[in-house]
Amino acid sequence: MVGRMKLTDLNLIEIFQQNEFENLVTNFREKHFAKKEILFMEGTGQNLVYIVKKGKVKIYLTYEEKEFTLTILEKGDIYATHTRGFAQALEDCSILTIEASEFQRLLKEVPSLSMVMVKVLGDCLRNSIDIIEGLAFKQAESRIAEFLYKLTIRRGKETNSGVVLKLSLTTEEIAALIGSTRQTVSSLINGLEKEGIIERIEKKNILIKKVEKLEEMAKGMN
Amino acid sequence: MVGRMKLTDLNLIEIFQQNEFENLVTNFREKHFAKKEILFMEGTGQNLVYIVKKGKVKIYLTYEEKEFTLTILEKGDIYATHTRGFAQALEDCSILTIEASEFQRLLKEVPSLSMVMVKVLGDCLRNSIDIIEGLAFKQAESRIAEFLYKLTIRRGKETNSGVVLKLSLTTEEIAALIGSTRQTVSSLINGLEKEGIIERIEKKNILIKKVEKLEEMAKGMN
DNA sequence: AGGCATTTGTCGGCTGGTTGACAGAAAATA
DNA sequence: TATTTTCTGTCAACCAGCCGACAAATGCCT
Repeated sequence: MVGRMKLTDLNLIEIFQQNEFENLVTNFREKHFAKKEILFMEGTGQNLVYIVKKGKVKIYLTYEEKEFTLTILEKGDIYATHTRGFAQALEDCSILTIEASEFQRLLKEVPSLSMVMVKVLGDCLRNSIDIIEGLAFKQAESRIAEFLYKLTIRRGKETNSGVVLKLSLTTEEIAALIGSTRQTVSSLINGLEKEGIIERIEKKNILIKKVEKLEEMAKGMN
Repeated sequence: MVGRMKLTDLNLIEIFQQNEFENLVTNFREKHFAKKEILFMEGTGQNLVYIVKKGKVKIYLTYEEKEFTLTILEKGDIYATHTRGFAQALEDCSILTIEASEFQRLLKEVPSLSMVMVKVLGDCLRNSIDIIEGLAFKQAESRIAEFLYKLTIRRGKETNSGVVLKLSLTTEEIAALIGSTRQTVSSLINGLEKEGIIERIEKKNILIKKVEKLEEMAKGMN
């Protein structure tokens, strides 16, 4: 889902509805998780593959009360417990699961499925390298700008007053996504508002007033 | 090759020598690159897949004279130009290349090959998440400790005076691998020596005196 | 409406790490 | 061997961003 942190842009659910994959879904088991529930934790032996059917799931790393959000999965996204990270439901959700070993069997039986997987993993890899780039080279301000910019491109709604972005994340959640702290994000975002680049409007919505400016900042040339 | 930054631990060269892949190699073209030569740059349209047959290749990101090394490929490692990053030969090397489109054709024809690719990409992904974890949570000192620790485990040679590590990297190259600067790495490593954890012996070789201590520091609990 | 919990803004103080600069050591080259 | 290049160590100055703390604002529940 969320801007630069998106792990893949293939929608597995849609793919599975295609001709050749038609009865593939029958191999999966549907599970439901309530908001805030943990879907899986890193390092617990069980190897499962998850496909999000409904809802949002946060994939994150933790370390001594700190948290870094790798991505937020949405409908059609896939993740496997043996990759790395923890998963938590951000809202009530339905998940299709399958044993990793079983999934591997499917991979063997349906060659084109593993081509899909190659694509999925390639996307994941490219995106995680984007994250590395941000952390290694860019300042918090650029990372926020990049985060907002990508979200704007993907989700921004054109209105008569400008591009509006519905941002259903707390300051702290944004901090976890860009690898910073609540306080820093707070003042940086306020800074953007003072510069007239964005403007908060009612209820977690922000109006992006200067998209180009955001884009430029995202590149990190300060 | 290099500790934590290793992208994959499958040796493609060996795999290709197996029965079922026997004549796969014939699809590749062998190229040679001299030390310091650039194999490919990010964003140049051409899509190639590279397999290292001989030598070492640095995969890195750059940004305004800065550099971050994602990994150093060795014999049997694979990389694709469309993933991300630049590639430079660290020593003279032989590379097997193939057009990405051609490679995709092979993937279709040889299903078990794409299973190998799923494994390779999975490894890459897991490793890049390790890098993210280091950058997001750990201090430079822990990252160096981790770097040395992993290298010790993989490459350290037991001798009568302790575990010896041949480190053919400059301070600056280490800095690029852990995401820091020459100066910081220099003083941190000297610190490790003063604490009696490591000891430089002749010619880029270091003696690891307290492996457990390194391991502990690598976890980042300061 | 009232009360509790979560979220946000904003301070200073502190610090890890970068930057630049320079000298000495080591290695490569002639 | 001499000379140039690369590499290493070590300073002091500076700063982005973290941390803790507190107050205000907002949202949520009964």
